[in-house]
Amino acid sequence: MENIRVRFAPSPTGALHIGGVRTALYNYLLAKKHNGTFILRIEDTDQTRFVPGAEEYIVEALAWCGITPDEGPGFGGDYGPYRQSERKDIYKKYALELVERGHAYYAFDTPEELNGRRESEKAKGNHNFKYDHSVREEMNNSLGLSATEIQAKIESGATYTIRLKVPTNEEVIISDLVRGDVSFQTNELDDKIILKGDGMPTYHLANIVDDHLMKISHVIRGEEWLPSTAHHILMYRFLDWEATMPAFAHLPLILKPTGKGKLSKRDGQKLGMPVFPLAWKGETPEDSFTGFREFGFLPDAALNFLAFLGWNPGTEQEMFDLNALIQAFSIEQIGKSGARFDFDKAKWFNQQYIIHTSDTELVEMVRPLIAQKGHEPSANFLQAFCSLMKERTILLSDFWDKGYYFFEDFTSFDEKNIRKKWKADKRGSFDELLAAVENISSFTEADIKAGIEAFMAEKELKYGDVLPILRIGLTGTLKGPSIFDMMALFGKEEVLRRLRRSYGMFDQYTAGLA
RNA sequence: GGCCCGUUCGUCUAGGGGUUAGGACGCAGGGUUUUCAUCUCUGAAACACGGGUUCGAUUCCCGUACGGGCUACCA
Repeated sequence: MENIRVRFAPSPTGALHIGGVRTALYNYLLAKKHNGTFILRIEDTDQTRFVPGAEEYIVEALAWCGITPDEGPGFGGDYGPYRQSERKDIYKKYALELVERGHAYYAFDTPEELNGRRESEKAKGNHNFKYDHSVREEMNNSLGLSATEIQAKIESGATYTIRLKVPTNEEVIISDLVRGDVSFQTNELDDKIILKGDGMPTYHLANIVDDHLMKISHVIRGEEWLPSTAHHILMYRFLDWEATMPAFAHLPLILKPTGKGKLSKRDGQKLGMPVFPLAWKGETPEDSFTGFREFGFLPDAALNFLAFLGWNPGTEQEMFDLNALIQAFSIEQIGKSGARFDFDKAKWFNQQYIIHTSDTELVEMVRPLIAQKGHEPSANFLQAFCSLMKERTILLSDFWDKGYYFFEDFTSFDEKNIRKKWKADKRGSFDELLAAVENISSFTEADIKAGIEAFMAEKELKYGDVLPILRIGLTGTLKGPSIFDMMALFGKEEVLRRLRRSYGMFDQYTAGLA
């Protein structure tokens, strides 16, 4: 393939949800795979839905993913501006050209009139009133008017839209790269508004004009656009652009984890998981959402997971970082059916990525989380901590949640096991254990292990008699990394301090039980 | 309702006229480990249904069911 130019064209109406990220990713992968160009275009033609900060959010989300647009607002490029609101005049010119060519017309029907018509049709039992070839002659538009009449009407200040005049009795075939040929009968198609009353284009017009002008080679977008693609093809044809029309690939949707329908904003809050790349702070708590980043995901893990929702490499390999995805990607391998969002799988990917991230890289990701809790350990300590904990974490946040005791004294401990093991008849041996630890001169992992084992041999004790007490005494929990590694990391003084403190807690706790 | 798209284990999927229908997540059990986790082994688990076409259909065709999308002066 040559001269691949693709675009990701989100509307800045709020946080970019995860389905949008996947669309951006597929576009990006195709571009990079073929040395092409990835363009970011902001589709802000609906002034009523514009949300401040949304464009910045989109850019930041892409950046977090490691996706950098080659062209776009703030990224340069020869085909700008890349915000549709800044291209208003361009669209109007082509809308008028379509009118001149007889493929579009002025429509003066007000929204109120249209709604009224819909209502009255509904009353008659017709639930799908369409502004199409069957009714356009009777509507309030320029079709029966002479040029001077139209001119007069417009000059008198009547607001108008421009509608596409869809031809009758034709078949439009879309050659979709994912779905094959899909055909539509033009008689089923409505006369879509292409230029709104405020002079702004609708998606349909803006989209094809920009894709043409920006020399887009492939349109990769969500399945929800498939039905209107017939209108798009008609417009390419009417403008004589059909020869250079982009190829289409309509992506299957991402579905709810359970139940019906496509994944929505609400699903995240409902199921306690992110459905956005980054957190979004809206006007209200209901409009505020957490993100994959804030949840403790690594970008590559989130991307790997996302890429596999509707695409697969055709091999049994599953781990693909962004570069590997670029190498492996092809449109042919995109699936046709909707994919459910499986958060367990997402977490598994993250765990794998954490395990395979080097300790030094992990240190930089974990340090802010620990700092947030008020601790600033040395780089060496942090690195050892990451090394010991990374096989036990799923999310980045687990480093703290499951390993906080590396940095501060535990306040609650495994009471069940203390009740079971902190027995009066054994109490003496626990003090002997403490003494034995104190007597270990070289506090390395190997020497600690040797020292403890010598103690056990002398007292005829087993691991099970000694280690659980040591572990809970040190960390409060029975879960965690190698106890000897942790002791070596903490150092002798700290180990003794912790044990003495814990012994006191355990004595007090068991005394309280009696 | 109309138009369009889809349907392989619970989930993500591979495969494709003749296969023990493969992998991954999750789940269950075993091994390794002082614990947890990692790792590893094993197991349960799927071609929506009905008709064709064919020597043979999970695979091709047609229906049905189910799911999804669209049906705005939103994208």
